[in-house]
Amino acid sequence: MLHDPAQLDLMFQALADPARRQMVDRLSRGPASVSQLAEPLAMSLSAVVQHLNLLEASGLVRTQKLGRVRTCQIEPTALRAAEHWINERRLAWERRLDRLGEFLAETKDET
Amino acid sequence: MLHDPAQLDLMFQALADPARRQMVDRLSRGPASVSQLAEPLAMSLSAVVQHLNLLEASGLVRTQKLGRVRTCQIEPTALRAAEHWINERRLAWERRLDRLGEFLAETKDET
DNA sequence: TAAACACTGAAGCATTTACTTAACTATTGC
DNA sequence: GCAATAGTTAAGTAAATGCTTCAGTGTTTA
Repeated sequence: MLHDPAQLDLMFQALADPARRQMVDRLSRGPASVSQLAEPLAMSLSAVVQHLNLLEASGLVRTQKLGRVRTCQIEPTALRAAEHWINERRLAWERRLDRLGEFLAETKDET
Repeated sequence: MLHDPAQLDLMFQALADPARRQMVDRLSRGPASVSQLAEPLAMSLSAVVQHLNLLEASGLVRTQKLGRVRTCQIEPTALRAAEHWINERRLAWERRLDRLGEFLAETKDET
């Protein structure tokens, strides 16, 4: 579920926008309401709600409404999935470099 | 340079597209030419070049041309930067949860 | 030297994105 | 109950994205 390409699309796409990254950054310091998320952003509340809906659809943020205020939280599982995708590719590359280095060292010995 | 928001925009945006992620995935297994990158993708070579240019602009991929073939490689530093941004936010959130847990445990003791 | 190869670049086009404004629906406080 | 608060929804728009095709440019190879 977390490794399905469509979900990764949504997550990376969500993170590609500076306003949405700013929202995630704010949420990493604790839960916040929609208005609190909107406060530092130079755009209408409506625009913020649209960004928030994207973040929620991507799984990066979870929200719940109590009375008239919607409280938003980070969903660390989704962050971990994005992190993991990048990490696997980077490690694959680095392991390859290591093997290449060993191979070169060995063939040097053999001359 | 690696933490500048514009660069992060480019990196996450680059990773948001499934074709580009597939290209990164391919490159994580070793260098490839443009045609080799294009081969599994259901689109014109020209489209692949456009994706590749984005990947290069984002810093995720480095390329060099020898004769008529452009060889592409992963740039692990950039991958690490994206990874790092996510990781910091996730850890901030998880540390916050830990502190909250400790606080709750302590106040329970005190009753 | 001619043909095949490996790209490259520009133009065009349909779709998606990131907003805006305006009208609306619930809650909450007085 | 009435006003203020907190958020939602719809419609519209300008710009960006992800392609396409077509017409190139160098570089090998026969």
